[in-house]
Formats: sequence, structure tokens, C-alpha cells
Amino acid sequence: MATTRGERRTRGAGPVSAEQIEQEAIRLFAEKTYPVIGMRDIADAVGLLPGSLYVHISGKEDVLLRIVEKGIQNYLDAIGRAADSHESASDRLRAAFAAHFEVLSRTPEQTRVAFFQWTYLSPAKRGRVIAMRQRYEDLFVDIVRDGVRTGEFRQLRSPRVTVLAFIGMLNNATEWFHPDGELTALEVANELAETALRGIQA
Amino acid sequence: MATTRGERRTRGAGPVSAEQIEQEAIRLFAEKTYPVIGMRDIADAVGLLPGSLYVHISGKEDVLLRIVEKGIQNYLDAIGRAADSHESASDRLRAAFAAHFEVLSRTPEQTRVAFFQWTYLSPAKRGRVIAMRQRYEDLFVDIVRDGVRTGEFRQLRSPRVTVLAFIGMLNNATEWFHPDGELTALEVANELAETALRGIQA
DNA sequence: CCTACCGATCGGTAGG
DNA sequence: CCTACCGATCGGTAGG
Repeated sequence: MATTRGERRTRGAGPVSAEQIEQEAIRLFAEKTYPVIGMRDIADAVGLLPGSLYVHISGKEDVLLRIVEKGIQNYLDAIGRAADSHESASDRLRAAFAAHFEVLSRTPEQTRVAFFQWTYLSPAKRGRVIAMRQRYEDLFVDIVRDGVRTGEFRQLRSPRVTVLAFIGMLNNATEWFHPDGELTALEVANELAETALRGIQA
Repeated sequence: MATTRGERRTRGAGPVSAEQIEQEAIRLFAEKTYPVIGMRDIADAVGLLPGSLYVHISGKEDVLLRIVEKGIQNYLDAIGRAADSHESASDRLRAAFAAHFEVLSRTPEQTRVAFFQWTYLSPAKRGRVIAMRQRYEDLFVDIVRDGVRTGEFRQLRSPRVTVLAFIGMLNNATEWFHPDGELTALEVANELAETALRGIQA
């Protein structure tokens, strides 16, 4: 029941920064989830005593908020670039899938926290996160609607449900994709984009 | 920060059963997740004092285990029947999607707990759950492999990745599907099965 | 950045 | 099923 806490960092390894605290928090939250990680676990990981964390951060929830916001922003940036080109809807969807897996392979732990643990934020802090998630969803909605409009994609009975299914597929890949697995991020992205596109092309 | 606890049940509404405790726990875990729900919350919901819960249950984790195991079993039963017929692989995949959404629409909260909160079980109790999840996955793997073997589906570069994507799509639907939404469970299942099948058919 | 500590809350139990 | 309570742990702070 009691978690064995890791050893303290060796002293003299330099002063601790808020950035380092976030990095260790990402690792711990991704491994065990936010509510079961204590400030004492984070303190152990960076080699401070619990109270000393508050020199660098303002509170536990604030650490989570920063991790989540930056984590989603990584996806908005990468997929935003992919969705912005003047290529066909098919090529933009392919590029969006590739961008998604590229970010996932670069930040797998932060992705787990950002996609699945933002729900632990108090209502007051959720607003911006929900808006960011909406923008992320809209990037895909726009591509699919575009393709349907130009006739590149077939008339879907419910474009929204289809997009939610695609996004769910991508989000859930966080649970099984390993950056150092048999297939590279690009290979997995291409495989899934191929199936998704065949599924909706006219 | 502090959760306002619900009121106690009116006394005299009959004795409490383990079944009722599980039902309230499903509701609360689905709403807020296992670690942030206290035994005091569950006690309030069923109208007992915290200590009295232990007349009916042996511990918090045991309640979670039962919810998770029954929750997954619902899917194994329904999808197992769908996957067992002598129809084509396409029809069996369609039936499996329909069965999935039928169970989801019947037990949305238990699904949320079973699919996403089994990770809070201690390693000792995870074994059976992981085995059940594997059987669930294999039901889909078998259908897809079958279809590829008979030439009904195209040669996939990675059948496993494709199946994981389909399952991820279904699992993630737990987050957006509403039983009383615009589309029925069967309509959503058909829409997604259509796209998935077009994606992999030869 | 540490020492020392706060009030609150946790899952669970003894004894009736 | 309640009364009364246990030891452990939680996020966070005062004062240096």
C-alpha cells in the first residue's frame, strides 16, 4: 500500500528549477496519475525536502496545469502546421496523423498527462484547457468537412462522429504506442492514415 | 478543494446491500475517479456511516475490483457472441461494433471505471483484469486475421496496429457517446463499422 | 533551501 | 449498524 519513495538527489548537483520539478512531475504523474503522487514524491525526485518545492512552484495543481497546457500546445502547433497547407484534404489528414505521432513519440509521458489527467484540475482552471482541446478537435473537423465539401470524401452520415472516432483512435494510441517499438511513429501514422482515408474517401 | 458530500439516505429505506454499495461506487468513481472518492463519500451515498460499510464489503479496492471485472465481462459476453457466428468477417466485425455500443449504452459509467480505472488496482489484483483485457483484444484480432486470411480484407502492413486502432476508437467512445444523444448506439456502431470496414476491405 | 509543524483527511477497526 | 477512534499521510506554511 505504502509507496517506496525514491532516493533524494545527490546534493551539489546544482540548484533546482521549476522546469526540473515539472519534468519529474511529468514522469511521476504519467506513471501513477496525479492524485496518488504526493508532493513528497516529487520532492524526493528532485532532491529537495517537501516544503522547499514551494520556493519554485506555487502549488501542486499549478504544476499539473502547466504540464497539461504545454502538452496540448505541442499538438496544436504541430497539427496546426500540417492542417494549414494548401494540399488536398487527404494529404492534410495524412500530415495531421504524422504530426500527431511525431509529437507523441517525442513526449509520450507528457501526452499521457495532458490528454487523460486534465480532469483533475479544479473547474476554475479547466476553462483554458477545454478551449485548447476544442481547437485541437476543430483542426480535424475542418479537414474532414473540407474533403466532404469538395467531394474528395464521401457523404458521411455524421462527420462529427467520424472525427471523434479518428481523434479517439489517435488519443488512445498513447496507451500502446512505444517510440522505440517495431514501427516508427511515421510508419504507424501512415498505416492508420491509410485505413482512415480508405474509410472515408469517395 | 473540499468536496461537499451528498446527504445521507433517508433511514428506513431498507437495509443496504453490497450490490447497492457497488452501484453508488460506480457512479462516484465514474464521476471523479477512484483515488479522489473516499469511503465517506460512498457511505454518504448509501446512507451509512463510513465504518458500517465494512459490514458489507471487505475494502475499497475490493469494490473497485468487482466493478472492473463485471464491467469487462459484460463486453466479453456480448462481443463473444457476435464474434462466434459463422458469418463473414465483415459481418462479424459489424456485429462486434454493435455489441460494443449496445453494452456501452447500457452501462456507460461502469465502462468508464472498467476501461480506465483498473490501473488503480494493486499489482496483485491486476492479473485477472489484464487477462480479461487480452481476451477482449483477441476477439477483434481473430476477426481481422480471419478476414485477411480469406482475402476479404486487404493485406495490412500491421494487423495488430490496425486492431489496436479500432479498439482504441471503441474504448475512447466512452468519453463522447451519450446513450440519449442524437444517434442511437446502433446508428453510431454502424457508422463507425462502415468506415472501419471500408478502411480494410480488399 | 531547511526545520518544524499545521489542520484536514484518509482507509480501516475494536467493541458493542 | 453505530460510537469512537487509530496511525498514516496529505498539501501547504511560518520563520528563519
